[in-house]
Amino acid sequence: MDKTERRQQILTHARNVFAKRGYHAAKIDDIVAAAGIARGTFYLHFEDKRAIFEEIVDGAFEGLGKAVVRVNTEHPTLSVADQIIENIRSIVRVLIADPATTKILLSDAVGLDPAFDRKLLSFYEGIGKFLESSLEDGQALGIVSPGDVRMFAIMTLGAMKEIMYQVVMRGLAYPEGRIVEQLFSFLSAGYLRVT
Amino acid sequence: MDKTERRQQILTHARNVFAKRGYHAAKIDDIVAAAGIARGTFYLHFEDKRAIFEEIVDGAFEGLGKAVVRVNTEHPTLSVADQIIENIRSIVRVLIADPATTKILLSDAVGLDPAFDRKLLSFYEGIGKFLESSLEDGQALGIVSPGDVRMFAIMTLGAMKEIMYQVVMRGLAYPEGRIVEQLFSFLSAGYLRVT
Amino acid sequence: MDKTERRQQILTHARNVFAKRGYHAAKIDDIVAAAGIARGTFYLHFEDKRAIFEEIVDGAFEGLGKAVVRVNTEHPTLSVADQIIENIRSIVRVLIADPATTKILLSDAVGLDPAFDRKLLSFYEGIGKFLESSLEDGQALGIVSPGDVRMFAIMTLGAMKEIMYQVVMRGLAYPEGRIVEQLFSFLSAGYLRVT
Amino acid sequence: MDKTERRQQILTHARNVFAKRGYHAAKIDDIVAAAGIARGTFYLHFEDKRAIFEEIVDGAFEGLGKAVVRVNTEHPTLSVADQIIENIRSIVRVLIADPATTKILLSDAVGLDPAFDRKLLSFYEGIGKFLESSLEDGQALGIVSPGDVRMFAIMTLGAMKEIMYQVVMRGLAYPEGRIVEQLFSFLSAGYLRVT
DNA sequence: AATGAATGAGGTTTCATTCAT
DNA sequence: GATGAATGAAACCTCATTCAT
Repeated sequence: MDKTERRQQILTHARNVFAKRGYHAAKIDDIVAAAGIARGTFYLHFEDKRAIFEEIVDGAFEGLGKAVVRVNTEHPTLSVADQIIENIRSIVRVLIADPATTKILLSDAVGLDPAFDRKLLSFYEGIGKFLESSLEDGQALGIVSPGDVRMFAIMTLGAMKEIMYQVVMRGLAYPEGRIVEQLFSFLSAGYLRVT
Repeated sequence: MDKTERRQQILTHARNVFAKRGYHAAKIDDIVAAAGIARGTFYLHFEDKRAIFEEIVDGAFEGLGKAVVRVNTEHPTLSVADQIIENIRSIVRVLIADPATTKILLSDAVGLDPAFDRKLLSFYEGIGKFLESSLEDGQALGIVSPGDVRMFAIMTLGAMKEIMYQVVMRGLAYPEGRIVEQLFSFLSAGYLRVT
Repeated sequence: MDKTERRQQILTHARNVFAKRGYHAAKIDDIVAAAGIARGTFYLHFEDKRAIFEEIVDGAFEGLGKAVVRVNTEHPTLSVADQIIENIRSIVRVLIADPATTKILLSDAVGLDPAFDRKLLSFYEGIGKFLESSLEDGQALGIVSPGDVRMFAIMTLGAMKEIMYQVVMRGLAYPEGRIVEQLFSFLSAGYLRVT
Repeated sequence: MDKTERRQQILTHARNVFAKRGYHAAKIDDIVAAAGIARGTFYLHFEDKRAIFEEIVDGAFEGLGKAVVRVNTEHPTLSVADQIIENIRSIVRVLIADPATTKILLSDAVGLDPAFDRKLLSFYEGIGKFLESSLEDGQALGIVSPGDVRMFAIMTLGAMKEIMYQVVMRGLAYPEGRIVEQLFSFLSAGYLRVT
C-alpha cells in the first residue's frame, strides 16, 4: 500500500471515529484500531491528532466549496430559480453523501477551542461573503427582496445547517429532493401569513 | 457569603471561563482562579467539571423555556403577528442579554460527546415539538402556509441559532429590534422573488 | 455535655466507624456524622485522625492488660489450671464484649504503616514477655513442658488471635465458655495422636 | 525486555515497596522509582494500584495452595506424622522464602477495606475447610482427638500465622526446621501439664 | 515503513485540617 | 465551645507523542 493510499485509509477510519465519538472522546488508539495499524504508523502519516482532524475538516470545506457555483444571471442556460435550486441541491447532496463528515462539521468541530472556532468562522464567513454578493446581484436584478443581505445570508445558512444537523444527528429521514424543495420554498415565501 | 451566593458566584465565573476557552480547554484551575477560591471549594459546591457545565446549560435551557409563550389565538390581546414577534423578541433578548451563556449553548456544548449531544438534541426536540404544534394551530387558522411543519420548525430554529451564533462568535452588532424584525420578515415572506 | 463526655461520645462513634470501614476508608466526615457533631468540633477534642485511632487502640491495649493476671503459684486460692483458665476467660470476655474494638485491633490496626506496626508489635511483645516469664515459672514448677517458651507464647497468642479474628470477622458464633475450654484443652494436649 | 518480563519486574519491585511501606503509604511513584520506569509504564501493565496488589496477594494464595498436599492415609509412603510434618514444612518454606510477600499477606493485606477483608477471609476459609476435612479423616483413623475440628483448624492456622508474623515483622530468627518441629510438637501435645 | 512499549506532562478529585463567625 | 465553609497538598490516572527495534 503506497503512502497516499495509507493516508487515505487512515483518514477514512479517523473520520468515522471522530464522527462516532467526538473529537476529545476519540482516542488515537480508537483510530489506529479502526484502521488496523500500529500507533506509531499513525504518526508517520500525520503530525498529530489535531492535524488529521483539521485535514478532515479542510477536506469538507473544499468539497463544499466545489459544490457551490455562482449563479449566472447574464447568459443563463437554466433559469435563475433553477440555478439556485441546483446550488442548494449540490450542497445538500455533498452533505448527505457523507454523514460522518457532515456530523464532524456541524457538531464535533464546533466549540473545540478558540483557534478552531476561528477556522470555522472563517469558513462560514467565506460562504457568507459569497452568498451576500450573490444576493446583492440578485437585488440588482430584482430577484432578491431589498433588505439586509448579510442577514439573509445568515438565516439561509442557519436554516440549511439546522436541517443537515437534524439529518445527521437524529437521522431525520428526508430525501435530498424534499430538503431542497422545502428550503427553496422557505427562501421564496417564508411560511407566516399573518397580515 | 452563604452557600447559594457562593454557588452562584462560582457558576458565573465558570460560565465566563467556559465561554472564553471552551469546555475542554477550561481547566478547573481557571475557574477557581477566576472565582478567587481554592480548588477544594469548587468541589464543595459542584460534583465535578461536567456537573457545573451541565448546570449552566440546564439553566440556559430553563431561561429559554420561560422566554417562550404559546401564541394565544382564541382571545388574543395582541394580534397573532405581534404575539409571534413578542415571542421572538423575548428569546432574542434572553440570548443577547447573556452572550457567554449563549456562546456556551451554541458552540461549547455542541459536539462535546454523545451523551451531551443527546441532552442538546432533546432540548431542541422539545423546542421543535412546541413550534410544530404552534405551527399546526396556525395552519388551522390559516396564518401558516400549508406544508411540512417540522421542516418549518427546523428552518426557523436554524435561522435563529445562526444569527445568535454570529452575534456571540463574531460580535455581529445587531440590536435586538433589528434581529426580530428581520427574522419576522424572513418567516413571513422569505426573500427570493424568482418566479 | 461536658468535655469528657463529649470525647467519650466521639470515641465510641469513631470506634464503630473504624470497625465498619477500616482506618483509611473511615472518613472524618463519617465519624462526625455518626457522632452528630460538626467537623470542627472533632478537632477540638482530638489532634487528628491518627490520634483518635491510636487512642482507641491504646484503650484496647489497656483493657486487655487489665484482663491478664499473673498466675499465683505460691499461695494459690485456685488451682493453677483454674487460674490459667480464668486468665484465658477474662481475655476472651473483654474481646467478645466489644467486637468493634476487637476487629480494630485484629484487622484495621494491622499493616497500617510501619509506625503503627511498631506500636502493635510492641504491645504483642509485652504480652509475649509476660507469657514467656509465666511459662518459665511454670516450667520450674513442672506444669509447663520443657521447651522453647517464646515459641509457646507465640503459638498461644496466635491461636487466640485467630479465634477472635474469626469471631469478629465471620461472626463465628462460639460462646465464651466454649472458646476457653477449647483453648485450654488445645494448650494442654494438642490434638494430634500420631505416634 | 518482553511484556511478561516487564510485568514480572514491576511486580517484584511493587512487592518490595508494599512490604516496606504498607499498601496506603506505598505510592505509585515509589513503585515506578523502584522499578526504574515511568509512571505511564506502570499503567501499561496494571490496571491500577489495587490490581497489582491483588495480583501479588493472589499469587501468594496460589503459591500457598500448591504447598499444601492432602495427607494420604490409605497407601501412605510416609507415615502420617511425617506427611503432616512435610505439609507444615512446605508451607513454612514458602512463607520464609519470600518474606516480603509473607509480610504483605499477614500485615499489609489485613484490614485494607471490607472488600479486601472478604477476599482474605475467603482464602482462609478455603484453607480452613481443607484442614477441617483432613482432621475429620484423622478422627476416623484415630489420629486426631475427638473434638471440634473447626476450632482445631482455626487454632492451628493461628499458631502458624503468628509464628510467621513474628518472623517477618520482628525478624525472629528461627530456621525452618525448628519452626516445623515446634509446631508439630505443639499440635501433638500442647505444653500445659496441669493435671 | 511499521511497530508498540515507554514516556511524562497535565488534569481531576479527595479529604484531613484550619479558621472566621 | 461549636460550627461548617474554605483550604490546598497530594495522589491517582490518562493518553498524545516518541523512539528503539
